[in-house]
Amino acid sequence: MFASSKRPEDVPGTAPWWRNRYEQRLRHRDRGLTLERICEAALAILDREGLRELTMRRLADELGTGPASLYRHIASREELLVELADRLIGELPTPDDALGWRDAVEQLAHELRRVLLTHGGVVLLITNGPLLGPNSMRLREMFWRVMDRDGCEAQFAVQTYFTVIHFVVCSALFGASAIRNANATWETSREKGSGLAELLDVLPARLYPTVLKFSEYGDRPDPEYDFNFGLGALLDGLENAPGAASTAPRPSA
Amino acid sequence: MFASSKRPEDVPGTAPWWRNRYEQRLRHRDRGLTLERICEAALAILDREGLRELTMRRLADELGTGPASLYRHIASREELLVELADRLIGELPTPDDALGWRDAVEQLAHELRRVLLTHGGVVLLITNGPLLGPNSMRLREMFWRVMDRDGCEAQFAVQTYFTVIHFVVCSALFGASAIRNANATWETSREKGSGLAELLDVLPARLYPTVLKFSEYGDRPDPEYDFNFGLGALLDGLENAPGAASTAPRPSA
DNA sequence: CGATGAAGCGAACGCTGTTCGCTACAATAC
DNA sequence: GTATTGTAGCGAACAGCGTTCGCTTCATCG
Repeated sequence: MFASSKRPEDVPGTAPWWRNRYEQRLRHRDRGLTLERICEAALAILDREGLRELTMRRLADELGTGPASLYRHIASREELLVELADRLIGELPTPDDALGWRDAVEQLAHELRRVLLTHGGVVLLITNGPLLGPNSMRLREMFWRVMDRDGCEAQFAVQTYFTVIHFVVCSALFGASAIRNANATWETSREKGSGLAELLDVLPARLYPTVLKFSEYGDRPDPEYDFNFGLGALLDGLENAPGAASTAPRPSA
Repeated sequence: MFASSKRPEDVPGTAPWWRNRYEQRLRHRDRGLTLERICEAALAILDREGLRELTMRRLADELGTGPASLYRHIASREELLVELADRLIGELPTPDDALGWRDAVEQLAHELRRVLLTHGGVVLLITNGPLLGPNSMRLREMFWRVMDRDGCEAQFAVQTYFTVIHFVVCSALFGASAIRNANATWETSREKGSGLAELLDVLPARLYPTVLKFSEYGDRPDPEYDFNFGLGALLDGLENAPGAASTAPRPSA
């Protein structure tokens, strides 16, 4: 980050006391502030420190400028977040063309989950809007194209899209919050054990007998397995719904 | 230090497993400010004006006091939100005892969805924590009790719980944001049409042929139907997963 | 060479959640 | 009865937030 600025005194961060006003004025024109650079820096902060730390001032600091400068490129913080969400969706690869619709959908679901969990802080952004950006549209297109190709009915494909996307996003949402809580940056000593295990020790057995009975499975040690379980069940159900094309025979092989 | 006449659960410092919320008593100077009243006022604001408007000052105003006074009863805004989320879950009725596990689960899912959509602003709160409050535990208990009664395996019941809850919450999440956007308080004239219909008019047909082809189903006119569709498919899949008890014969009839 | 217009940005505005430390008073102790 | 103590209520302030106003600077163009 300190690497290749255009001038040696062009060090971002705290302004050195020796830099006089004239030099400052010279500098301000060749900043090269672009939407691209802003989004990159924002994503970096988001991944490193989470959504709460992504403030306009912090972002401006990262770019070596003031908060007001950002507003020449973005309308508001909210709009920036929408832009970031769509950019992340753009990271999704197109599904393998040799796959039937069920496997392709499964692959898309896994990829979406991976992206959302990689950039944990971003999951909440996804839920803000109805996912209408260009990359979100590309996801729809990929999703529906493979279903259309394999003969699924339009309405079925549309509903499958929303059902699966909802499932994946929410799974990632809870997964991300679980990770966040596990890291316990959030007031480390708040209750010492925010996990279920500590809670079970003091749970009134008279009120919650079944919770206690099932407690050995209750702390969800393997979210990956649980995700596969839920997604599998969901796709099993969808596969047999009216409007679905058969998945057993490959359409072009 | 603490007189023996006090009730045993009255001991501060060592919080019971959830929190010191059984204080119905009017001990010291009773200016009328209680956790109960604070939560009521907060929920009123939340339902009327949304999460963003639920600020400590606004809440204090509603109660005819200053913001600092609230902190005698709650530790922070975040903790208040967790409390509110749990209270809403407490509104869920116990499922009809005559129902088999699948129907009971379906009923719970519908009730949860109803509560979440009724208090639209609260959905985001649900995703903050792992749902460990007393009422959330009660939901778990209700959920698992009926599945245990009907012979489902423990691990299956646990995974079914998380899968269904995730599905419902996320569905409500998108539903609530859709409602919020439809109300369009959010900068009414921002893009004139935030809906999909207006977007389709300008969508490049070369890039998104299938989206356009499916567009007549793409604007989701009936979220209720879509919810039923997704939930039905999910439960169909779960019903046939290993560990599930049969739902065809009623266990006690 | 003067005009134009946009990028950069210092300074400020009106918010926010939260804390400090005081006042007033109920409950207890003597 | 009086003194002590603990605490609910709260005025005032703090640090930080997103955002806006209006200025400076300078590449571009005629």
